[in-house]
Amino acid sequence: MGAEDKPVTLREMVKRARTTARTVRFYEEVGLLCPVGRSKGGHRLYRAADAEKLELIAELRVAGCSLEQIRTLFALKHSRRDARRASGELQGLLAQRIDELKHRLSLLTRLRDDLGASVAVLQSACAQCKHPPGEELCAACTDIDHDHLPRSFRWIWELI
Amino acid sequence: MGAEDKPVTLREMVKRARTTARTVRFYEEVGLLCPVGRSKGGHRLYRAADAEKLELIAELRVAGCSLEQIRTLFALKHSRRDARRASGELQGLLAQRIDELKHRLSLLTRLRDDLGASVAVLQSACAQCKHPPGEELCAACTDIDHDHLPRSFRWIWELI
DNA sequence: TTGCTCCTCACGTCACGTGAGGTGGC
DNA sequence: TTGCTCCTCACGTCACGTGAGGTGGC
Repeated sequence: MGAEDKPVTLREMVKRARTTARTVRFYEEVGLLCPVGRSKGGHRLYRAADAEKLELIAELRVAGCSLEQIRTLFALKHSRRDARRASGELQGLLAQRIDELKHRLSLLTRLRDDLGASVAVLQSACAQCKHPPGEELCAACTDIDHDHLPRSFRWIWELI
Repeated sequence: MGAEDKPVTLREMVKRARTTARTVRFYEEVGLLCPVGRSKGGHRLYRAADAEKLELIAELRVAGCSLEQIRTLFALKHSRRDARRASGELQGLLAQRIDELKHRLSLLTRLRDDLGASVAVLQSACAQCKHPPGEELCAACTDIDHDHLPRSFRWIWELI
């Protein structure tokens, strides 16, 4: 199962999960991820599989989960007497997280498209502009279609 | 243009952008979003269009941008002498943000699928389980396909 | 008039970042 | 041996949250 694999150093953990050493130590402080032991020199050693757990935690964080929410997820099974009830509650929790993920995904998708549309306007109109960047000049510019500008462009290019 | 629309209260700003009053005041502290004035009682008043700017800021934050990055975006046009150069630099900045957004989108998509697969396992196998939630019992469970479990399930259900 | 919201400090919190001074490991 | 990384405090930082005590506005 990987439990007997040879232990892995903090450095390798950090590399695989794309976090920092401080973050891993902090997760240990709050009880999320503990090393299996230490080297003779006092360096932390982890199970090889723990890199995957760290990665999961890091991804849940990027997804907007708090450490408290993550701890709740990991603690749920252990905190219930029977598997049926634990399973039901966990399904509920996961459904909430998934719902938030879906909302976040649609928001990020819209934002990506909006920023992309701004780049397109900059490339097609502003890249050849010979004028200094002034509010009145840009507001009167005939190279851009003022009625169909992406939201991000309007605010960043000060057209509002 | 919306600049002459009747001013809008903090309450309406917060509602439209789904943030908090504290957050709006904080953005004012750091110079990101200033009211056009105050009511006779001292309450903040904003241009109607500013709700959209607040929404953009809030979305950029959800997307992982720091306030410093957001400030840089909004300040770029004003900080360059000619529009061509400002346009070029802004294209670069936006391209970076878009790239990060794409990475984040793929991460969140994978995570959503992983969590969804965990819910599916819980529904198909654990929901009918009569046993207490123990590590040995679950590790020996014949209702789940141990070779194809989603990563999140393995860690949350303590199968590693 | 009653409530709910807004106002301004100001301290608290979450999730780490960042030196300071010392040791480990290839 | 030289560097780079790790170790443990411990204080700093970012982006707000949360009362405390007082006023505004429908």
